[in-house]
Amino acid sequence: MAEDSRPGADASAPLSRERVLDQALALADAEGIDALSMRRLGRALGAGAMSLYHHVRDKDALLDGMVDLVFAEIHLPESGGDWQAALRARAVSTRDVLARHPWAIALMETRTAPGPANLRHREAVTATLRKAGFSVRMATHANWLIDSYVYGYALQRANLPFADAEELTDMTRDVFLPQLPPDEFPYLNESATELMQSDYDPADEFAYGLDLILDALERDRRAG
Amino acid sequence: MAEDSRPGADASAPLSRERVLDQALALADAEGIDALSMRRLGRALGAGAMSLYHHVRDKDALLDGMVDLVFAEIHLPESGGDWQAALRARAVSTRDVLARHPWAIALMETRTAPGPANLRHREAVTATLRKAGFSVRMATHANWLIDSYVYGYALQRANLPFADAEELTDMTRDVFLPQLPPDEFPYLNESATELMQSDYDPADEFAYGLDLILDALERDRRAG
DNA sequence: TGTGATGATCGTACACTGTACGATATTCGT
DNA sequence: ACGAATATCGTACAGTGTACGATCATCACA
Repeated sequence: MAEDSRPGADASAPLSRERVLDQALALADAEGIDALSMRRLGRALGAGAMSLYHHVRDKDALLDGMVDLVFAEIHLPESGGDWQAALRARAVSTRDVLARHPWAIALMETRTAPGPANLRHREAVTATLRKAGFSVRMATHANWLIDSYVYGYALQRANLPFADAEELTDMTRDVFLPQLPPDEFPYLNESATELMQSDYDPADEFAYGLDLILDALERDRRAG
Repeated sequence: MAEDSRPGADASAPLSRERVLDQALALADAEGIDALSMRRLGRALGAGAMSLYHHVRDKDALLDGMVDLVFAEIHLPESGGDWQAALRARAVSTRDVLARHPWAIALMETRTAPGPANLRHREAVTATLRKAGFSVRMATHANWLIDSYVYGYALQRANLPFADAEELTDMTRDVFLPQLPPDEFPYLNESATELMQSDYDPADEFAYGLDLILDALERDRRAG
């Protein structure tokens, strides 16, 4: 199954930090972060559990490496164009990557040391903002604001029990609404019924908030 | 130590779901979520590990209950005033509560079923927005946007390795800057040095983003 | 007052976890 | 060719969640 789901995986190839991290990522994606144990990871690589410790100091170090691998998947903002377009593209890329690796969101929390891929992104985003005319302080504000929004969106998105607009409609009708007494939750009832009847798609939420934030930042930039 | 740190804790009192959840919260706050095992929690309550299972179905159900307890600590928005003030106060309360229980942020991710306290909040916030004149769709946008920002901010904040502005200055000088080669990270160097010399306090970041978002929402509301 | 039922408590056991330790095997520099 | 470094891995230990069954206290009703 996930034991060698990576294209070009070869259980007999020699172990290496890269192979260990790649396989760990594949395992976490396929079966969830809880399924990632050292024994299981070793088995997936055709090796014993303890062999992994020659390429990774700890399980904690393994998780750090995995998080940085995820960061490396995010597209860096293109330099030299419209700053809003560049940062919008990066935010969308971040959202997509975190949707592919939802376990990484919760994992980011406890690892305090940013990896190299993380640092490269911070540098690139800060460069984009500074070149667009933001002051150092404003660029810091923008960094916090955009990242908070993107991570928070990914976090909320990751624990929704439905995947698309159709599933949302079904679940609203069959699960959510029956659990919401109309006298206790009148507004949630109103929202649920109205959104169910229109063509509401929660996938559109991300763009709304992102554009609102980017526009407001541009206004602040022009105001100095 | 944390075994009976709650005021009024009495290890000989009979077990109850409430006592179990309270003690679990105290343990997670005091020693981190990893220290919360059924055996340890039982010991803290003067009981065996298996006794807990008469008041809680699972460890998962225990975590669900803990998350909802955290939600219950957040102040509901006051009804009947300025919607921006009401939602700002709620956002600040959320940030404070999540700073007190940082383990809850990552925990929210996997639990898909919202607890009663969570639902009460969604209802109250939606009510505030609708009464202020937001359409159902706009209120949904606002809900997603504000929650994303607050959760994302809490997530970022939780894995900062410093607590206040002074510690930030110290760590920037002693740890961050030495790790950032100026030719590879010119903009991060610029930011770090400039912020270190000014009276920058990361605690102010939350207010900046929050007010930006609330103002932009108000603009959209007036535009219809 | 006895008696059966119900619910709470908990000891034991099982399969699993991360990883310290030490024994082996393999590779490399000289 | 030979010592040293590097990689592999078996075993063991303390800890995890929880299934199972035994014990005990409490209470409703005869």
